[in-house]
Amino acid sequence: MPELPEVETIARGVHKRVRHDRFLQAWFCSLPQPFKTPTSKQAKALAGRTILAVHRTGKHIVFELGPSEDVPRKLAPDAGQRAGDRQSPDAQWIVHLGMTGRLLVTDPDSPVVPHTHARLELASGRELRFVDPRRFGRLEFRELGRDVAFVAPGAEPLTIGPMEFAALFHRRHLPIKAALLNQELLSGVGNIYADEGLFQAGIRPRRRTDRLTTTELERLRIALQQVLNQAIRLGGSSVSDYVDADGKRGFFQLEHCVYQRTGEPCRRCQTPILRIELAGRGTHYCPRCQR
DNA sequence: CATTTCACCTGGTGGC
DNA sequence: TGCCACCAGGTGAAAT
Repeated sequence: MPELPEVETIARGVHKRVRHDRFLQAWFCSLPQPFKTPTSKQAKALAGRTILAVHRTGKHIVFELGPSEDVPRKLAPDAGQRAGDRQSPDAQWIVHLGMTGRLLVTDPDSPVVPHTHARLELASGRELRFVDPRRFGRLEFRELGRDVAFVAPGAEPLTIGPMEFAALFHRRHLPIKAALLNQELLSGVGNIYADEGLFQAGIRPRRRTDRLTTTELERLRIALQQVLNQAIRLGGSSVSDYVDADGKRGFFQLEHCVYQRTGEPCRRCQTPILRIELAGRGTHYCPRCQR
């Protein structure tokens, strides 16, 4: 379900709600799929840890965690006042939502919906839940010092500059849509925002990356950033059941120009939107506005 | 090596 | 109502 704007919305929401909170006990169901770290290890490792911050990188949500409270802290004479904020994390919990994953902060006695794979009791009395019907999501625990800190595989689409962006695609030889979906190039763009970005840039999805001009690539970079930023402002796209940490839907789906608008008139020129299959994904574009 | 296809899952929708 | 084919926000492994 979630691409960069949805993941950003969820990460911000979760951050606001659970920062400075603490994990108590964790329950993980035994289905093997969503757990990169074995469930028992993960539950044990998370228990007692302070949540310093929650943020997004690419399509991943990263929880920066402090040590368990019951482990006596090695002084830290400096820091003085805002110890909690300045404290550097010594572990991370990395959540990838896959297609249908959700992270919810709930009341402990709110009904447990089907496909709830993780329940994390919080010191504040609430619960953080991970729900994922298709089980494409992934949960991973990293102990910093033993494991390396998480780094997104590709460049950050919101901040990448013109040169780096052009270089990234110019040396490839595949359809631009396929390149946009490759997380090792850009981290965070998925099927919706690839289609919407290409529409705004006026580029056909099948155009090969190495045949795009520098001008076209720059148009694409700007278009992608505008689309992603506007989507973040609107809380993401709720295509079917996407909801943020509060259970609220986003509104960017109302702004879609091509995604899942097959046969409907183009918002700019009234030509019916086409749907093709590319890189194994449904791909939507306007044959007149996009060249 | 780069690029493409497919498998991994469950659920919703629309046609018959 | 039931059955079935098809579609879905993602990704990594296997095939080409």
